[in-house]
Amino acid sequence: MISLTEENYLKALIYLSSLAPGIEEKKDVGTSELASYLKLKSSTVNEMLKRLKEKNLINHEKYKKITLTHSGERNGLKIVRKHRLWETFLFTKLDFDWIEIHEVAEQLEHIKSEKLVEKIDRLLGYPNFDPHGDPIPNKHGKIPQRITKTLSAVNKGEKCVVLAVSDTSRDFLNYLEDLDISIKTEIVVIDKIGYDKSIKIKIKHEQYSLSRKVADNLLVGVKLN
Amino acid sequence: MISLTEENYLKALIYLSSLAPGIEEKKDVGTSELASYLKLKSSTVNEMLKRLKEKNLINHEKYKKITLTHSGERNGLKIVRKHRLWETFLFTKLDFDWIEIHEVAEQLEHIKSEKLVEKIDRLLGYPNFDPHGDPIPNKHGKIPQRITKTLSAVNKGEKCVVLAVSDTSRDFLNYLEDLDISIKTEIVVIDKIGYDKSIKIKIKHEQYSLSRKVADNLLVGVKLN
DNA sequence: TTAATTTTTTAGGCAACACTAACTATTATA
DNA sequence: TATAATAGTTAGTGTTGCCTAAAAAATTAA
Repeated sequence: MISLTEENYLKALIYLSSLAPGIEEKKDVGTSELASYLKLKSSTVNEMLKRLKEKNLINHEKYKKITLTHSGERNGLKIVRKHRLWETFLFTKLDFDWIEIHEVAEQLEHIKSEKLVEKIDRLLGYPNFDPHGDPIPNKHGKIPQRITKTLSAVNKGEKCVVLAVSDTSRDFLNYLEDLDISIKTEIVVIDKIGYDKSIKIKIKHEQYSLSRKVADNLLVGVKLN
Repeated sequence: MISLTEENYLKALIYLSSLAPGIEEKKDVGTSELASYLKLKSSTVNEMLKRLKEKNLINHEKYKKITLTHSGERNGLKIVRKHRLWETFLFTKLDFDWIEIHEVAEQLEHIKSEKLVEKIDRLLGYPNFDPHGDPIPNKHGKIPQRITKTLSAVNKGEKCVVLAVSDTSRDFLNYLEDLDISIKTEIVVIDKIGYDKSIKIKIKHEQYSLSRKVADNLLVGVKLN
C-alpha cells in the first residue's frame, strides 16, 4: 500500500525527472531539488527516500541521484493520470475555471478506486489531454505524444496554438488570464527582439509583447496552415 | 482545521447519536460504543476525545457521555452531506451499483472544496435523499424530514415503500438484493406472525417471509393509496 | 450493599512524517 | 589542488493517531 505522502513523492519525481511536460527525455533528480519542489527539508526527504527504496519504488545509492524504478514510475503515472482526468472533469463537467482545478485535483488524485477512474475517463470520452493541455497517461501508463515547442522557439511570422504551460503557479496563470491566453489560443509571432529576447505577438488582432521568461513557459504546437 | 480522522469521529457521533437515519431523537454516546463503531480501542478514542473537546467540537466530562457541540454537529453534518451527495453522484451519474458506492464515498467525503460540493449538488438537481433513501442535509445543515417507520411497525394489510435501510453491512445489502428489495420497492404486509414476530410480505405478486431482525432494519413510508 | 462486570482513563510504546542542528561528502572555484 | 560552497546524511524532537496493559470509576447483579 502506497500512502498519500508517498504518492506525492512519486508524482514529484515524475514531474522533476522529465524536462518539460510531454517530453520523454529524462533528468536525474537530487534530494534537495525534490525537497525544494515539495517545500520540505532535505532531511525529511532523505528519510522518505529510504522508505521508497525499501518498497522498491526508487533506486537510490547514498550521495547519488534518485531514479524511479519501473514500479515507481507506473504508480506515479497512475497519480498523474488521475490528477489530469479529475482536472478535465472539473473543467468540462462542473464549469470550474482553469485556475481553480489544480488544487481540487490535488486532493481527488488520491482517491483509491480503479473503477472510479475508468468511469470518469469514459464519462469524459477518453480525453488525451487535460484543460492545461498536458497529456493524460492511459491506464497502462502510456503518455500521448505531441510535437511541442516553447513559444520562444517559434520562428518570426509563424502561427501556433497554445497547448500547455510549464509553470502552473497562480501568478503565471493569472497573468495569462489577463492577456486572455489559454489552451487553444492562437498566437502569431510578429517579431523577436534580439536585445532582451522578448517577443511580439498577435492574438485576435491585438498585439502584445511577452518577456523571454513568459515565452519559455508557454508550450505551443506550430500550426500547419 | 479538522483532520480527516477527526471528521470520521464527528460523522460517527452523528450516526450513533441519532437512533435511526432521519429521526431527530437524540441518544447519548459512550467512549466504548464509539470505539467499537470505529473499530478502534477505547484508549485511542479517549485520547481523541480530548482533542475534539479542545477544539470545541464535543462536550465531554470525565467518565460521562459524549455529545456534539453546535460546531461539532455542523461540521459532522457537512461530512454526512458530502458523503450522501457523492453516493448519489456515483449511483446516478457513473452507474456504480448500490453496494459499491459507500466505500468510494467514504474517501470522497473528505475532499475539501465548498465549491465542489455545491457544483455536484447542482449537477444532481439538489436531491433530498441519497440512493439508500437517506436524507441529504442541505448546506445549512438542515435535514429533510419524512414520515418513516420500520417495516415491523407497518400494520397487516398495509402497503408501504422502502425508503432506507438502517443496517448497511454488505451481508444485509446482499440479502436484500437476493430478495430484489431496494429503494422504492413496494411491499404489502400480508400477515404478522405473533409467534416469532416474523412478517409475511408480498412484492410484485411474490410472497416472502421476513424475520423480525430484517423487518426492523427496513425503513419504509406507508403508502397513502 | 457488597461483589462482579463493564466502562473509562492513564501510562508507556510505536510508526509515519515533519522539523532543527550538526556533520560529511561532493562539486565548483579561486 | 586546496578550499569554499553546495548537497546529502545523521541524530535528536515533536505531533498525530494508533496500540497494549493496567488502574480507577461507574454500573449491574448477586
